Amino acid sequence: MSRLVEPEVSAQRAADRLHERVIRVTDAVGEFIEWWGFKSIHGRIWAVLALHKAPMSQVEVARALGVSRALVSSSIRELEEWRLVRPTHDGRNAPWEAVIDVWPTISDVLRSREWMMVEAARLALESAIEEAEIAEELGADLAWDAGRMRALLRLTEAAQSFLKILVGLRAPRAADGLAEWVRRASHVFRGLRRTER
Amino acid sequence: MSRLVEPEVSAQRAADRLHERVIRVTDAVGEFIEWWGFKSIHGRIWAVLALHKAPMSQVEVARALGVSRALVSSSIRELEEWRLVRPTHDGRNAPWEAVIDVWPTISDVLRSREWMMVEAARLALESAIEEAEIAEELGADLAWDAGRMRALLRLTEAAQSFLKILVGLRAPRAADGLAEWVRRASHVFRGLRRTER
DNA sequence: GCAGTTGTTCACAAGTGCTTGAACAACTAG
DNA sequence: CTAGTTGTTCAAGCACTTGTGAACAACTGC
Repeated sequence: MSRLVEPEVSAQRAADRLHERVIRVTDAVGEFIEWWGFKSIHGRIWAVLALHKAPMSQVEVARALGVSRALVSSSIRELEEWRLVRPTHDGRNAPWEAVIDVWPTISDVLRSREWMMVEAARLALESAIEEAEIAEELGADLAWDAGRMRALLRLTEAAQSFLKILVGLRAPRAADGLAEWVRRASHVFRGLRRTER
Repeated sequence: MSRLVEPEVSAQRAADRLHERVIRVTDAVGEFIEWWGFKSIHGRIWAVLALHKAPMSQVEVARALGVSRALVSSSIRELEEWRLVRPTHDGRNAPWEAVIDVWPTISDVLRSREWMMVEAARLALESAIEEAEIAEELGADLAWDAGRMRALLRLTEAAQSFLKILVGLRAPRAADGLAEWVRRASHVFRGLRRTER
């Protein structure tokens, strides 16, 4: 009973415990990513690939996360479209690895998703303001506040300027590039605050 | 047939068209807000209150948006908890108005929601790193990359510094306050870039 | 060629979240 | 007091999302 545990056994136990804690990390990444409008599974797969020393096959990913191969297959294809994972070489059964530099993807999302959202609001506001001015000329007493619409319009324009700057912020490593970014960003920030009452 | 349309009739038509375009604005705000993890209905209600000249009762809001009173009731209570709408005075049937300055709410969301997400990931990473070091000492050959874990840990720490700065950015109206924010933000940005490979 | 493995596709089960209608409570005007 | 209006609550319906199992296709090593 007092005999020491064999080394390889305790090493195996430690590896098991580590695996369990890695899965907790992937869950945390999944929850975080879910809040940002993506699916939890995308964050979990990216994280497990990012933390694994060697590239992994889809079967290995499915086993590590405890999900079906079907889910891994479709999720990896979406991650590949966003350039967040990539096969290590050409061919059908190439193992996958995570792309660690996620900034290009964030930048793309801001460019497409956020820009379209703000642009839709901006166009709707422009259209409503135009109609409000026509109605006012016709002497209708309006329930809607054209001044507030114009304030929100300015807000969308300021948000678009801000997005443009963020998206252009590809690699502000150099101090002068950062200073230029900061100069323009502060200008936009002042514009944003002005639109509040 | 050549008689002119009566003025009050065309004015009424213009008011109807305006109402329709206002609803398009509220839909755009709803979609935007939905991408940020909130419900579309919250954005629509806030927008309709923000664009209406006078405060509105729940029934008016429900009619304007074409949804049930039940939905307006529960949604307005949640918006009130987040301080995005408020009753114009005390009492049960006080009409509601939108709070236009949304920055305090954004700040709160960053403080609670985002902070907790990053903190959960940070703790999971710390725990995994600890276990990886134990396992390495026991001579296990690990599939997981402790160096990558440490890089992600630094990323979470940098993200928390950045969040702290954003949350502290209450009202950077004064030029010197903004300069200080910019100084610290640029420092954090450099830290963020360093953690990438 | 053949057995075994890996990746893909799709119909469907399980779960979740949004919205409604109906019943009820609180208030207001006559 | 009564009738009508407004806000609240909740069970239920509905749509949507996530994840699975099974069948199939593509490839590998023998």
